[in-house]
Amino acid sequence: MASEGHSDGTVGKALDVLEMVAGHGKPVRFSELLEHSSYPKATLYRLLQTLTKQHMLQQDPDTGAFMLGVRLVRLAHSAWSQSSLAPLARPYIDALSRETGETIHLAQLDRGHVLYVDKRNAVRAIEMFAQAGKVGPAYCTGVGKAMLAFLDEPALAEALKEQTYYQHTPHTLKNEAELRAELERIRERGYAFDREEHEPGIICCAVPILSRGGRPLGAMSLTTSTNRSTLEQLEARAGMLLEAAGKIATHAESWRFPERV
Amino acid sequence: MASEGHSDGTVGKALDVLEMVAGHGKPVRFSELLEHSSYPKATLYRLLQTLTKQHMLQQDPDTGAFMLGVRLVRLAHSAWSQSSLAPLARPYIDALSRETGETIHLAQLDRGHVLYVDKRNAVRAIEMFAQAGKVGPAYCTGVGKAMLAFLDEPALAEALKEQTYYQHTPHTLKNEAELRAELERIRERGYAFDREEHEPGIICCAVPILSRGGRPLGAMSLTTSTNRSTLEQLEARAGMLLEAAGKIATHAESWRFPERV
DNA sequence: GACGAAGTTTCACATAATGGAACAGACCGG
DNA sequence: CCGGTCTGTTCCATTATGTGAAACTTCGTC
Repeated sequence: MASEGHSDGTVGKALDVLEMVAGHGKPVRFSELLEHSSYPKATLYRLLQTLTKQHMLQQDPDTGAFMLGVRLVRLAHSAWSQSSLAPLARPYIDALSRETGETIHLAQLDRGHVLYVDKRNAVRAIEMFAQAGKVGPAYCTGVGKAMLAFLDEPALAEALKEQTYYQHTPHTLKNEAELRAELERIRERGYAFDREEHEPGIICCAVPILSRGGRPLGAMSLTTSTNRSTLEQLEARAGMLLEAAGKIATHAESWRFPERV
Repeated sequence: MASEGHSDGTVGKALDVLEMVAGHGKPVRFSELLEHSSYPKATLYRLLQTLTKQHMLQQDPDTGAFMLGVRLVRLAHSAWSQSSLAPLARPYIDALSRETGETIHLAQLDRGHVLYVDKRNAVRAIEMFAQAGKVGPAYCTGVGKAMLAFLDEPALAEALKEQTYYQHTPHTLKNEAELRAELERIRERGYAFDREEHEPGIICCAVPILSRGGRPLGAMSLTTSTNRSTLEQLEARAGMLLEAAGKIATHAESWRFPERV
């Protein structure tokens, strides 16, 4: 829970503070933040002031407690629609969800962790922030492994440093060696499985979304439970997933380079 | 489109740059940003570097163009779930949407503008511009006016400064005087209407969500079109909306002050 | 291989952040 | 009514940080 110390410059510290407030999950008072932070009183105070004036934080007018500001939601809307695969991938994900009747996840990699940018379950429709924006581990999820498998060595090394191998279930991979072996198999096969590695009874098949250069832009998974389906049945649908992933990748590329200027 | 100049301190400038990238809507190159900004080359460069290192921006590895980073999406998820009414209001909004079969919007006020934090579509999808995270004008929308009406004078004055009275339709209010008169009526009545003031053919009935102290926490609207319903029919449902708003407010209060520590 | 455009680095300088310490309220209980 | 303490706010000399004109390095183009 201790604050990160590797901040460079003033904006680093400011973001540190933002993250601290975000981590708390509830409106939090100055004194409470002060305890958990390593910054001196006056410094923390000024940072909070600045962030509040900038509407990145807002202060409860009654208690003076700090919480994340609405400006973030606005910025994130831009972020989501401009730098995530979600808007592009939406039609394909909708189609997959319809055809299979199962849950589809769309994720991207964020500093070694899985960030879900969209989700379609059998019933619910557009619920962007409720589902999207959540983070999860990479080493024990289908989408995570699918992306890790296609990173180049420097990027992979950096991502692996961020993993902590908590044993969620008996099937969870235990260390970097096991994970690297698994990634090798995924690379050969072209897609990944989650064999109840994160939650008991939950399995999935995940495919990477690769740029022309082979870099993973994201990943997509079809998730189900052991009492509804088997790995073999999931694997039968891998082709469909790979096909959709290819189309999304093509779209993404052509959107990013509209014309070579 | 010129950049804001009223930045205080370094983090102000950094956020300015963030906003600039967000406003562009597409991956944008350094030189292009340089043109549109008032910062000197080296300064802009360093700011971009810092933001990128902090994952608030990301750089397309192929073109070097900047786009908003995924960290924002993560932060916004926290913001949405901790400082917006949306998660609390969800069950009520779901219920209203089900019972009425019409579109329900949930919005909050952000610097004089309406920020939509949730939306529930009608069964029959009327295509409309609002979606969670989007912003809209306050002076010509139901939710906007419902919130403005219950601000105290200092806050209202500040919010009104942010309005620019663009004549969207023949029914749009034309200036602050007209708006203030309308707000007076809304205050007496307890809820607001949008009589095709923003989009032709679109009408709504909106209620404020008020804290115990009478401060508007947000607003909620039931939206429909003139060829499906009339203002009178909408008004008949105002009671239902007010009731839901009251429940949401109560929940919000009790969540914010779990116990007085 | 010379030219211009896009991006990166340098460095003397000044602004802007720092943080210890003093200050102001609010809220007790005595 | 007065000390005590717990919270939040302000001061100000010191110094770290950010500044930006200009020089430099790629890289693609003619």
